[in-house]
Amino acid sequence: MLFSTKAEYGIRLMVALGRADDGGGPVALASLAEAEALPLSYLEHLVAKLREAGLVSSTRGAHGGYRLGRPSGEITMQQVVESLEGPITPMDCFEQNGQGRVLCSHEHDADRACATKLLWTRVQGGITRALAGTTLAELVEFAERGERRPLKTAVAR
Amino acid sequence: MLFSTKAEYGIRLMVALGRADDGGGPVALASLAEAEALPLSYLEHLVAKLREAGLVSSTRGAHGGYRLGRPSGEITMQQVVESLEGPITPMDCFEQNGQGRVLCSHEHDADRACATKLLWTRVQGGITRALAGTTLAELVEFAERGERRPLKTAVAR
DNA sequence: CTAAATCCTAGCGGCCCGGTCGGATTTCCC
DNA sequence: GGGAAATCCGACCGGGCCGCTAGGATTTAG
Repeated sequence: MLFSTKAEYGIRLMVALGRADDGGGPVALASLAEAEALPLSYLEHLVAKLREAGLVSSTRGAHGGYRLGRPSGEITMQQVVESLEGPITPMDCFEQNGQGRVLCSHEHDADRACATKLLWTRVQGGITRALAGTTLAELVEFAERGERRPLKTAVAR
Repeated sequence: MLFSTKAEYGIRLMVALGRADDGGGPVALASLAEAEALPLSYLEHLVAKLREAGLVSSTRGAHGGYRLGRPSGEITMQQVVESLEGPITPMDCFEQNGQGRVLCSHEHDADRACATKLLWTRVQGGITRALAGTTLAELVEFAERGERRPLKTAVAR
């Protein structure tokens, strides 16, 4: 209920891109869509936002495709999720304008702080800490490790 | 974008109830609605869920109203939010069945872990840690500090 | 020139959210 | 007993976002 599939699909897309990032040519979106079993025409919209955020770069035309915009170790999940879903806030009325100021919609009467602000601040801290502290490189490595499991299961348990 | 106003309104309702919990009579929902400037008929639906969860108790009839179901120090925000919004998951495909097992919808091919699972686990940890670590008593105190305007109970007139 | 790919815009059904409404029921007070 | 005050209950409803599709325009390698 927190994030939509935009974040899910986008992250899986980025992980797949990171795994294919062997310095070779760009990867066509169609092959990623097939590998992840996701609708191609929907991914097009998502990858557009990732490109606007500079997280991926594209080359058009035949034999074109996408690459990572920068090394996977310099891409945080906060950047990925925010580029797809917009700013991460626990509540609609909870926005940061400029420097960390937070305000609720019903705070129209000046500086009377509503009690929920304390809670939302903590929740947002927990979320952003998890998102900013996880890099794409980490997830790529995690996926690489998991991909070898078919061999393990073949050996039986 | 994380929680809806159900959580927001519900928490403010609980805080208002906690502030009025001076051992006197129950508090009518109408007075809470007016104090918080929230629609009464909408709060009725929310307080119903809080009652089912045992977080508030009600007395019907004239001069009736609501009280806290137990001391504010024993009510965590996780309980409040979950009773209103359902189980807290960062992603729809992310559910805990029974003992901490998590699974994604696209994990149909056995135990191949998807890369996002690592991230969602961290995010959920951050959220639940913030929610479970914040008690109603804490928010009530926070509210009292900001503004000490007592709320009348039914019997007090 | 053609095929392959990215890019762009529009649309659409379904679900939940926020809120309203009307009433049924319970209980206190006179 | 008869209001009046309050909780309860279920149905409804407009709007917005989500997930996805469709159709084309544009760019580029071979």
